Amino acid sequence: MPELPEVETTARGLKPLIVNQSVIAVGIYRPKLRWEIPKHLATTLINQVIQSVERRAKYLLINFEGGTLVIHLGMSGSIRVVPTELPLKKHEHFELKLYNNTSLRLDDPRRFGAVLWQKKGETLSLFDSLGPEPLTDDFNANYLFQRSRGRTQNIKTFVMNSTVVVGVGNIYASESLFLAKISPKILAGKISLKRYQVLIQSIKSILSEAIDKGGTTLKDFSGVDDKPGYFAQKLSVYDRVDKPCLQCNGTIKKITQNQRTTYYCSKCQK
DNA sequence: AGTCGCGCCTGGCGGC
DNA sequence: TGCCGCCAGGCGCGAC
Repeated sequence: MPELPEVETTARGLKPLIVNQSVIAVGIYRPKLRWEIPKHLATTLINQVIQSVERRAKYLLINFEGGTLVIHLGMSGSIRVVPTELPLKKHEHFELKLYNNTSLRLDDPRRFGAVLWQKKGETLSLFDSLGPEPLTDDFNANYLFQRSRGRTQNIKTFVMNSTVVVGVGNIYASESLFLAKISPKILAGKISLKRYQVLIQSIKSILSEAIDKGGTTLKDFSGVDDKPGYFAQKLSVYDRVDKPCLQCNGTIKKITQNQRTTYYCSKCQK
């Protein structure tokens, strides 16, 4: 489900609720997510204080003195902070019980998410080949242009490649290409530096606005306070097949690329 | 190295 | 009402 704006929304929502709290118990109710949740967390985290909350790519990082709890929301994950006595929901697989009688709970029906532990001074291999954060200056037109030379992938698949840039998933890839007026079918290696300048600005502005709106809620996603994100109302093409284009008199089309659905306007995007 | 297709899961929806 | 096939916001892996 969640792309960068939804994970960022989760991280920002968590911060005031959990930083400086200590963990009094850990619940691992369904250990088999994408990978097995490390059993030792149930003892490792006891009495440890949460020092800070960050996001890298689509990973949520909860920092402790001895290391970092790394959480990925997969396709259907969401996190809430609730009173500890509240009954568990069907797909709440993991829980940090905090000193103030609240609990951080990971809800993930499809179980594509992950909860991992990264010891202080070590780096999990899943961070090894990640590209730059899209909202930093490292992500710029020259970089994308260089990285794309010789590539035969279509541009939509290319911007969703996390070794190229992190955080751009299926919704925001379609939306960014629409804003940039670039056809999702164009090969990444054939796009000019000038068009990459437009694309860079489009990705940055779409992601920034989505963060401002608290992310996109299609169905499951909600913030830590259980409130949905409001960017869904701003979507121009995603999930709008056969509906009128908001910029021209055409209609939105839907195609499959790399086993994912792409939405676009064939008149606006060339 | 780059690209492609598969598989991991559950739930909701449309069609019959 | 029920059953069935399809679809879904991600991503690592193996094969070429």
